[in-house]
Amino acid sequence: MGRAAKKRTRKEDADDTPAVVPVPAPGTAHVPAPAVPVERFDEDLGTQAEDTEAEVERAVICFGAFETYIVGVQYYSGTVSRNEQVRLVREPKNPYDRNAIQVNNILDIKVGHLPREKVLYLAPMLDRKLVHHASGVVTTGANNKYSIPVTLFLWGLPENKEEVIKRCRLGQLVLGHNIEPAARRVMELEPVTRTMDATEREDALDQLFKRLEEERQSTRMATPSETITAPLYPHQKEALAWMLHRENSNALPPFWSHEEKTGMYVNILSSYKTSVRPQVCRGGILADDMGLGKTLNTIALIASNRPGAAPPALEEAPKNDEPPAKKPKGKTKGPGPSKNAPKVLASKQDQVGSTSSPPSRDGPKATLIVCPVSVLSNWEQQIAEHTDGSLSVYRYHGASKTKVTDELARHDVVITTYGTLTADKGAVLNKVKWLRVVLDEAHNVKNPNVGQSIAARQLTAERRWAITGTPVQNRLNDLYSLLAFLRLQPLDDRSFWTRVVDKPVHAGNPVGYDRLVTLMTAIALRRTKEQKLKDGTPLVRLPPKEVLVQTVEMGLEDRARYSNLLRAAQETIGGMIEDGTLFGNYAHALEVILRLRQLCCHGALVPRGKNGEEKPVTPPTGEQMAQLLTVLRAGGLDDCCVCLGSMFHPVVTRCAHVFCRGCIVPALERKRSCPLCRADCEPGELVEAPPDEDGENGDGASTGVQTAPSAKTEALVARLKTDLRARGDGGRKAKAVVFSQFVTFIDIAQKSVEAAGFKCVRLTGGVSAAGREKCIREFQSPDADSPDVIFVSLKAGGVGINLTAASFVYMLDPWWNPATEDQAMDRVHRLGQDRPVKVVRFVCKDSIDEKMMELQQRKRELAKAAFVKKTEKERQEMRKADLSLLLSLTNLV
DNA sequence: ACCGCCGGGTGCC
DNA sequence: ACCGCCGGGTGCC
Repeated sequence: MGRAAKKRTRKEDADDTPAVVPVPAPGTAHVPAPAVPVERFDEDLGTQAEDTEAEVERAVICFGAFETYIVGVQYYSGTVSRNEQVRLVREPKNPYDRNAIQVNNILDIKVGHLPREKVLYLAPMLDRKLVHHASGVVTTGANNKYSIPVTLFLWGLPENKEEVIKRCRLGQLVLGHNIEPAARRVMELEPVTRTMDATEREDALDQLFKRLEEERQSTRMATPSETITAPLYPHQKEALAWMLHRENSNALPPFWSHEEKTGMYVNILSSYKTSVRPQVCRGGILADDMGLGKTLNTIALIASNRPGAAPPALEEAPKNDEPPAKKPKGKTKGPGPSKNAPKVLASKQDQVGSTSSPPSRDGPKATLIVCPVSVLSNWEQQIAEHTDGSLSVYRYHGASKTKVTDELARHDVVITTYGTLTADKGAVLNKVKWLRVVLDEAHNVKNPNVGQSIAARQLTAERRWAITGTPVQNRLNDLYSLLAFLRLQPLDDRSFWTRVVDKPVHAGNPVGYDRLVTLMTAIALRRTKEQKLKDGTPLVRLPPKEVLVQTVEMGLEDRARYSNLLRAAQETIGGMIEDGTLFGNYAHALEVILRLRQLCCHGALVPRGKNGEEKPVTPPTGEQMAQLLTVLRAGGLDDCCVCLGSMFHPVVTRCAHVFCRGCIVPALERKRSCPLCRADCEPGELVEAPPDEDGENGDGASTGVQTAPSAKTEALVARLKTDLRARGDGGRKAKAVVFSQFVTFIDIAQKSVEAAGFKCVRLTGGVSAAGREKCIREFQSPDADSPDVIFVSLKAGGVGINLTAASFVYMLDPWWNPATEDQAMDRVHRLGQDRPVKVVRFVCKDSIDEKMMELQQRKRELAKAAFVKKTEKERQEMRKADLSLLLSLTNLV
């Protein structure tokens, strides 16, 4: 019988359906929910799927290991070293065997395959996610010519263990735990010798990044090419030097060392040895705080590191951050004497034993910048403003896009958006060989399994940069996405990253933190605005900012309505808190709060007659939905309790809880109940708020009819009269930005201000991208007939908007989240502002406005403890406390 | 000899 | 591959 079977030809083998694949007994196979079909979501919504995947990664356990071989090694170029990990990659399209699993080394170079009879059992388990992933360790025979022994470790969720063991037995795969110690060590299965407790762990992460920020102070500086017309701050010159170094240095990437004796390169995380020098990682992460001038810095890099031109000189003797390479014999060691005679990078680096490769004259020339739509024109403006026009810029966005790759490659800079990149699907942008690719606001690329990040990864570029103003340390997971984009091998492999960094950090294993430090020191630069230069001066010197609170007395009629509404609310909501029904009736509470806040602004914002009446405490009704949508449209409420971030594409559940769409949908796909109250909930029933309607008061408030002044509008006009007219400032106009979160209130206030003789423009959510640009340009203009006042709805005034022509900021109503207010003020008080800035926050006396301010203070304190993971219970308590505070239930006004 | 045995050709999936 | 396996050549002692 053996003979007959063996006589089958290859062809027959190829078509051989694996009929013997074990089929699970009904009900025994626990297959986790399939990966979330994230394509359905819009561009920024990959986060939740990504987090879910990270969670699963952390939950998987090792089922055991078995011995087998890597076969067919003679056909492939990939090599393995002793005690090195290998990656297994399913190859379902293999023409000889649909169960094929290829074995790659840590640099993802193909080494061989797993034997056919083993994959017959293993592949289906991987495909059904019974085995979450498998990885191998080579301990012996690494140099074999034809096949290499390998220990395969199977990992998966605990609930699948039994099934996997059963199937392995069927396939003669003897899953054991008596694994060779060497292999165990490589897999880091050894118990952690020292773990940190929760507080220690928070401290460690916190300290780690502080340390990075501080240690980064003593770097070199570089003066940009003279095509940059703007002067650079010292910290920007430091960043430029660092970026030039990151791009041009041929130093080994992090975690690689060079063995003098053997001449081999060794990866200290994986034991991988190779005689081929690992690919240099040109680029990195620029994660400076907002307002430190990352955009200008990047432009300076683009202008200064051009093909065929010598990169700029270094101005200061650096602290040597090269690996301690041997000094060429006969030369003096210190680069010190060259202080007054700056040398180009190349010669400097030769001194420390590392060479430099500036962009080649014959290589690609174009830099691709990928950014959110909102900052697209900011890039264009800054390039126009800060360079002498010698950079040719092409905007690859919207209707007028060339399909000719050569056309793109001819420019110095091509600017596009994440949306365009994703939609491009490799048609044009992937075909160009870029000199460098810059991802601006790189935290937008979160999920390596979703469109845009895949697209970003696939771009062909010599140099790669991730620019982000959001500190990456808050979410380790986001960091992984950036590494994947930077192609930092081998950490760009998710399972490798999880094992080597993510898991140890989450387990409190100091090894994980050490690795993070090494990694971040090597490839990331982050400074904060609070940081000081070595001589003690701050990084950026901004004119002073004065923030004061102006208390306003509500008008008599508004006050009466306010009191009635508050009294009713205190009764109903106090009752709900007491009997625990609040969280089914969150909507009601939120509407009351919204109405109170609106009354503080202007009575016309609140429709008469239907307020203050008690709402019945009932299961979800259409009315409740309507309430919630009202609140949603008025712009945001709490942070989403799934991602703990601010609401993005908020949706409402049947039980009247609000989440980001991208957060709740994957959660419901796993378990069809509300994460907050566990009520049944189908993804199909989610009610969506209209996208960024921004403060529109969607319930028929009488806009435009009653424009009688309110206390706040009167106070605003009075302020403008004294502030703007008082300050002549050498012929320059004094201008003001007025923020409110209620567009309807902006309508009313704008009329009053115009009536007082001020020229106004407005920037609210409804305005198109082109309209916004025009509006900002008009306002920023120094012309005598340019606008005096710009009204901005809080959410429309997001990052990237530059309103530095103003030196007065008026906040008409306090916002729930202090960070949002800070961000708004930063539109004015930022790089480019050369006058003192005065911020006035209008607050109604004895009202919810004051409570909002208290709440802000609380939030500020809470933000400091952001690393503390809160339980659902704790978060619920917090929200309850927030509501109580707002409605003065704890200390009645 | 519709076998056994020999020795050359060959080799992942 | 210093293997296993395949298939052609071959055939008493």
